[in-house]
Amino acid sequence: MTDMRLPLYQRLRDDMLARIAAGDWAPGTAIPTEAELTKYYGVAVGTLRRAVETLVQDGLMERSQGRGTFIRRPNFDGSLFRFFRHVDSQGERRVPTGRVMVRHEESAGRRVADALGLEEGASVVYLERVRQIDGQTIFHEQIWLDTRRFAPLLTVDPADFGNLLYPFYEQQCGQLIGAAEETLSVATASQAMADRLSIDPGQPVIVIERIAKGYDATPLEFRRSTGDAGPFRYRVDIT
Amino acid sequence: MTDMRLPLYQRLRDDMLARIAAGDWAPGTAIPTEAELTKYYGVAVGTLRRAVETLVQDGLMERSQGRGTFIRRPNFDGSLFRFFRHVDSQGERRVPTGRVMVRHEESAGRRVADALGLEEGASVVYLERVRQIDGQTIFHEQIWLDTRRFAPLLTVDPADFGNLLYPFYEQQCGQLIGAAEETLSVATASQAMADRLSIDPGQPVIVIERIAKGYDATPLEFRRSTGDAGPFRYRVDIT
DNA sequence: GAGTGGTCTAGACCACAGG
DNA sequence: CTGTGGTCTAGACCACTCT
Repeated sequence: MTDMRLPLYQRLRDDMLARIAAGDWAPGTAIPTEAELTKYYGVAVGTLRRAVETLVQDGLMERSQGRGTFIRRPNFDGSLFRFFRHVDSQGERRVPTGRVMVRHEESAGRRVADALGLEEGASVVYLERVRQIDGQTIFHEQIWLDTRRFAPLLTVDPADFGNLLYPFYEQQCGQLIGAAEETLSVATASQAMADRLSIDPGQPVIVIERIAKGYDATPLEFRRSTGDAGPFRYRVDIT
Repeated sequence: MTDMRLPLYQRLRDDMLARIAAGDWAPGTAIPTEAELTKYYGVAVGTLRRAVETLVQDGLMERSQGRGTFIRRPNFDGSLFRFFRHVDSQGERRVPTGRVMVRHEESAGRRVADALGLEEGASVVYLERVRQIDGQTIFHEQIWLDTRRFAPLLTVDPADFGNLLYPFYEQQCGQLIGAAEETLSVATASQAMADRLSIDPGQPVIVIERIAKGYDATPLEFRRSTGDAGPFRYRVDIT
């Protein structure tokens, strides 16, 4: 354990974080019990507890009384849902389908290279994807990935990409997405984008740029999603 | 103390919350020390601590080692700043000036009545306000307030409203704002709005609807702010 | 019933702010 | 120096889950 003069619970936290990043503790599985961990680390329960609490706070773990503490998988559908409220007649969430339309290799421009932490001109995998509900396109997505990590995607038939990409990355490329940061902005629809989204050119669209990262915070995917701004709604609490 | 079968630390939390709402503990001042509070409540420090932690978490208190624990004032400029990055050449935040242009009494429509928890047609104070940086209008604001609580505002010369409204509410009407919820959406500028914001009609605008509440969660103010969507940017972290 | 996390206590020692 | 919150411990008892 890195013995800086940090509080013990923070050093515990860092160590547990490293275990997740290293894959020792896999998403969806339970971590060892409090008794085991306190014994292993040689600390009191309260201290361990505090470390775990910060990880729960950050959304990396989930505790469940009587069952255990689990590594959480980030919920990206929830993200979409924070901004666009697509519900069916029963008020249940509707997750749009995803279909890859374009897939090729290209060289990274400035923006993409910056986002992925690569040199400009580095080889990247490019995907274009539409996300639909009831056959209607809700989002148009452009996706860039480092070819060195995601080369397997170049040999797969675009039609064979699953509905969800992140489990696919995990299976095909062994790349785990642990977190992401998204930046929203507003633009107006070009003719091409308007056609795709069935809106009028010049109408406002929401552009969501996402940098998805591994559990060790390495940027793995850069994604730009564009959708009609009409159904966009976002709620914030201020204190 | 309400002796439900809630955990002790939650009951402590509720009691402290009530003290803030009642004005026993004023924003900006320190609450009693841990020693006093544990004695008063008859609980262990750890338990009191946990209660305070949840309040810190919710942004209602701030702890400072060696100094004490303080009731926090909500920072609404920070809110604006989360969405629009107005900085000067040194990279410092620029808070727009505020000027009340219109002030009268009217009867609440559906939307306003709902937001403020009033009956439709109830009397409300209506304000129209522009917020500017370097003489340029950044936001146009419409504000509605329950006349029963904010009647003093009707007798003030609109020019005498201060740059900031919440301290003014506090001084003139004894109404303390403790929190708020904001909902963002996108619209297109009408001719009138475009003129006010110096943009072209039909260009996208961000509409921020805010319901500001007292420390006891009573809705006190309903505000609709409209600004150019061009400089809008919002960042979210997903886990 | 056995095992898990959830609540609560009592007290020690440390680090920082301010007179 | 005194008083504040920050860290850490050790252990008791409760509530829940699963078999």
